Formats: sequence, C-alpha cells, structure tokens
Amino acid sequence: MSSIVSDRQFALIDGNAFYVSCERVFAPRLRGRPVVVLSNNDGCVVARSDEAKALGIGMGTPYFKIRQPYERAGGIALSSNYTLYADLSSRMMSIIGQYSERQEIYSIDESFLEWQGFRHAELDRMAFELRRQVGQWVGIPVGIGIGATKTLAKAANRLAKHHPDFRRSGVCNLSALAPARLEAYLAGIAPGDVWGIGARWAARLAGLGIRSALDLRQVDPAWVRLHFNVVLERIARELRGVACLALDEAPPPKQQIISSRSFGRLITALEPLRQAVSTHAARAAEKLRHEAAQTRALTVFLHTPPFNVSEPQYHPGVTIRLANPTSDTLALTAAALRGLLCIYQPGYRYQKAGVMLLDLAPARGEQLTLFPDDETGIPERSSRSALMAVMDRINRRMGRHTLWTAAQGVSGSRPAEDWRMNRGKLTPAYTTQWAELVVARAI
DNA sequence: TCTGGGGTCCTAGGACCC
DNA sequence: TCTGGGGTCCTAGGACCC
Repeated sequence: MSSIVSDRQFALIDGNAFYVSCERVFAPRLRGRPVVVLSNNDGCVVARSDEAKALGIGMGTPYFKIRQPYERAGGIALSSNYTLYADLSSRMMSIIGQYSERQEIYSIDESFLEWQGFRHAELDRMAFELRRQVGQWVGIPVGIGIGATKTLAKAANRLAKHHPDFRRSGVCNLSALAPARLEAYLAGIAPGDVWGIGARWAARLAGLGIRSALDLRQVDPAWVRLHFNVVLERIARELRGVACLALDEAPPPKQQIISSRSFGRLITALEPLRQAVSTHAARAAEKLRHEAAQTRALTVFLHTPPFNVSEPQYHPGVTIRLANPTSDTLALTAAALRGLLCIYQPGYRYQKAGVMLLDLAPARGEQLTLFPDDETGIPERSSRSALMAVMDRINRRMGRHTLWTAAQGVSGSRPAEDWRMNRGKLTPAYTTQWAELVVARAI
C-alpha cells in the first residue's frame, strides 16, 4: 500500500488549543494546568487546554457561569491576546508553507496543503517532520490529517487529535488505509462532527436515520440534495472521496467588513456612543484601505443586551449610501455619525455598537459621480488619500493609538474609550512590543 | 453584575428589463 | 378564446465556519 504513488491529497494542519498553546510558549507555569482563553470582554470560553476540557468546560460557555468551581479546581483564565496569536500564527504558517507549493491559510490556526505524486510513506514522513519543526521553531503542537478531499482531511485531523490510534503521533493519513479500515473510522464520527454540518442539520440527519459520517457517505447524494441542499450534497460527495472543494490559495477579495464590540458596561448617553461608532468607522476604514478597496454603503447598528428579557429590547440599524465610493476615515466617520443620529433613541441601555461596510469595490477604477458629496469633495480626493496613507503608516510604525479622529474622544494621550471592553486577564505582547519582551536572567 | 467578533454561501421571492 | 420566456439584481433569512 505505502509504495503506491498517490494522486492529489489534502493535508489539514492545525494548532492544538491554539490560543492556549500560544500563551504556554511564554508562560511555562501554564503547562499541565487547566487553562482557558476568553472572548472579547472576557465573556465566553473560546479555547481550552486538555486539562480544562477534562474538567468539563464547554466551548463557548459564558465564563461567569463556571468561574467559581473552575478557579477552585486550579483553573486559569486569560483574556484574548490577539496580537500574540496573530504573530505566532504567521510564523507557524510560513513554516507550513515550506512543505508544499500550494497552501491555503484557512484560519488563524488552520492551514491546508495540497500534495501530489508522493508515496504514502513520504507523505507520512513529511507530516512528522512538519510537526516536529513547528514544535521546535514556534513551540506550538499541531495535528495533521491527510485525505483525498478537504472534508476527509478535516476528518483525519479530528482522528489525529482524538482517536487513540493516532493521538500519540498526531498524524492521521486516511488515504493510506484499506477501505474497510477507513469506513470503520468514519463510522465512529458523528454527523455533527463533520466539517460543514452544524447542530441543526445534525438533528435533521439523525431524524432521517443518518448517524455517522459513514452513513452520510453511503446515501445517494441526489437524495441529500432533495432533502437538504447543494451544500450538504457536496459534503456527502467529499466523504466519498470526490473533491468538490478547491484549495483557495489567494483569499478572494472581501465582500464586507465589520467592526463592532460589546461595551465594558451598558451605555445610555449619546456621546460615548458617538465615540464608539467613530472608532468602529475608523477601524473599518483602516481595514478597507488594507484591502485596497472602497465602499459605497455603510451600516450603523446598535444593540441592547439580548439575554435580559426584562429590559426593553431595541436593535436598530440604518444603511447609508455614499455618493462616491471611498475609504476615507473622515468621510466614513461623518456618514456613520449621521446614521447614529437616525437610530439613537434615549432611554435604552445599549450593550453594543458597530459599523459594517458593504458593497466593496477595488480602489482603482471606481466610478465617480458628477457631483461631489459633502465629505469627499472630488478636488480634495488625492490629498485626502495621501493623508490616509500617512496616518496608516504612522499608526503602523508608532502604535495604534498615535493618530485618531477627534470624534473618537480624547482622554490624556489616548482615545477616550469610555466604552472600552474588559480585558482584566491580558498577558503581555511578548513578541511585538520591546517593553514586553521576556527577559531571561542567569541565576 | 457577568453571554465574542468577523466572516461565507445558498435560496426564495419580488422588481425590473428586453 | 384567452395573457411569453429568459434573464439580472436585490433583500431577507437560514445555515455554517473559526
């Protein structure tokens, strides 16, 4: 078997409990202990170490619900340190990229590779070497799954992490297995654990007698199309080894950009909402320029807390069309603040605000109207884009809060951020701030 | 007291066009 | 006796992902 040269194979490489592993690189005291990383505002659990999983901590659990027993059991909780995770991610991804001409970076901790024309023994050897190298160079443990389709590679990755036959090596190559063994492993995977199948579909599938990935592989794809849709049909075909999902090497241009945050406390007054909306407009505009794109429409929205039924609920949103496509922070801020005035109602306690940019287009070759609108007078366009370029450069070089708009508010030498989120358990920016580097001392 | 943020794809139905 | 056919665009809603 292992001497046969394979046709195209997909590998899925991902970091185990990635955020927790990033934290452990620089804080050895976290090793061997239950550790969770919390979402923004220290709200929900978004990453768990094996030890935390063993305590029964579920993914997405609101932290306040488990905090007391968890901490009593010696558990540690940390705020999300995205600066650190993004930096370690890019180091990990560049190592992974050395192992194939074709790589898709699928998320902050997951990457697909495509391999063609290798013997299975060579595939396995490369996978082991990759795993060893990422472990040694970045300090992140990874799991690797190999299969004939992306969906099978995902399933293999799951087995590499959870199944006793593969957990020790951390590598699972489903394509190298005899059909009967492959089917035996697929029989042990619940439909809801297959990539692309969520809780809703899993429940409906169970009602129709589909109780494993193997069952789904064996039903007629046309039947799946009839009872569900083309998305699930593709998943069923992929489980049969028919590749329906291609490797996406270059991410397609974004279709929308969102910036939003829950507040650290509920807010009723207009001024802090203006500051928050201005900050979201500025962040969204910065992302837009990073994409080399412009927008022709922007939505502003507010939310009252969705979980407290005794409070009056209100979640308005308004979309503002722009006469000229733009990526100018000042123009987008002005439009967003106009939108805020349309939807703001006093008397509610707001929990969240955000700005979405829709209808994006590449920055070059845009259609201008004959008539400049108030915020982006055509004669000023080129000096405005030069201003934005300078602002982005300064903020990249000197730090995020070096230049900002007055509408974001001022508090000392920073934006006001009265609405700032809670991040009480934040670890240092170990790899991106000189002042926060780890110092090793000889004893 | 305390429940994240940022995305994608597909479908159905209505408006509108030639 | 009896009202075409084919197409696009937009929106809302539903499902999923990490």
